[in-house]
Amino acid sequence: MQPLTKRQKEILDFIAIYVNENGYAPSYREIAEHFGFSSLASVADHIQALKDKEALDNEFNVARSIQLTPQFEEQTFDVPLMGAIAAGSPIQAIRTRETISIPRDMMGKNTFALKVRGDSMEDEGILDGDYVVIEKIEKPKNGDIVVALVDNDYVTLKKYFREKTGIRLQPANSRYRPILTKNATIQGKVKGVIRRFSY
Amino acid sequence: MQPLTKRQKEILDFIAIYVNENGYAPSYREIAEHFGFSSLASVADHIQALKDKEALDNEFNVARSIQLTPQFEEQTFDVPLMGAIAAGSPIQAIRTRETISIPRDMMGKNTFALKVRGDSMEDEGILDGDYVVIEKIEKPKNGDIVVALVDNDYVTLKKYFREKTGIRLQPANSRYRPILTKNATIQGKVKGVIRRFSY
DNA sequence: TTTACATACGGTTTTTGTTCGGTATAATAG
DNA sequence: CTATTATACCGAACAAAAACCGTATGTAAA
Repeated sequence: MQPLTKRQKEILDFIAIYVNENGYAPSYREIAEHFGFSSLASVADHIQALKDKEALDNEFNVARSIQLTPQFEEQTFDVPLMGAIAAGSPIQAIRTRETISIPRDMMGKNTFALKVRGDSMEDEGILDGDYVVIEKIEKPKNGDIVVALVDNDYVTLKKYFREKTGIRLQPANSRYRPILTKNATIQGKVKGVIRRFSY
Repeated sequence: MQPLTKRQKEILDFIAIYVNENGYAPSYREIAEHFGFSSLASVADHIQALKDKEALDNEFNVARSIQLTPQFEEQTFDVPLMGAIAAGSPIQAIRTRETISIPRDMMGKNTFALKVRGDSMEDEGILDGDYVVIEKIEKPKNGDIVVALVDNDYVTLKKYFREKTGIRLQPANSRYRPILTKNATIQGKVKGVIRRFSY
């Protein structure tokens, strides 16, 4: 399995995400638009390179016929690990340069991972040391587990409830009290949880 | 499984939803109306294209006879899912044809995934509906979470402890009692947990 | 025999992939 | 050092497939 260049991996990931989200492959023009190419030839070049490296395949002159090869289909994504997130008493998120691989079907636009610190979500089965996969959104639904920036000060992982008086951020642990605030910025919602057992 | 175009996927989705809601397939006219086609030929073209791609099938000259093919009926993920596993009162593991994708670093030789049923491991943050990634091993260490076949009868997910009198399979939920047995075959140990949030 | 349906043929328009002939840059082999 | 190759991009023209149209015909069942 030949290694891909950085750009080729970006193109491949874009295609994979697009297929995942839409159920069909992107057109060359859509790929060009996404990457800011002014020429379709650039897309064609990359597609050809990826075909040479057996990362994908398509049919001649058939619209939206790109398919990932099985070897690459089964691969996971590397998403940025943005830092640790407090699930107990709120602490500042820590930036890191690590990445973590997640299942392809958890991947979408604006997805990243956070490592959980604390035990405030343990009744939802999110434990200290787990990784949560986050999708950046601003408008969560009631009951979503969200990453919230409170008072422009600290970041925390809680269940989200919109109420008359403001926002209630509810821990899933009876030992903690909810946070009631009007000043919370939602940074994303939890799409998945990943736990690793190391022996 | 040939990829569909955008339009073809829209048509297929419409048919699938229609069948789901009504119990029978839409007529060509209903499809045309829904998409604003002025010609039935357009519908016929799409039906033919979808038949060519084996996304659906119908009987010649039979009204509302469109049927989705099994492959498109249920969309699959990346990696095989071997069955469901009881984490509550032990029940037989159920074989399925589903698949699931898992992070690369959880993957190894003899690795598969199981869907968790029951709540006996909830104190370990393994909840009903979660997927556990299992590595086939026969000799676990004390404290490992294992998949065990007990008395050649049922399969269950428990914490493993070797004791003088035999094997203790310990649930992580105070409402359940441990299983004490000499007759347990370990099928593997848990390498990871994956949870999906669907909204 | 009417109604509701599917199918067929010969078109046009829009979307999409393909190709040719380029530029620029960086890494690599001779 | 130079020649070569791989990568990454451009602009424009082109050709095929996909999507759609109107109209006509055929089938099955009430």
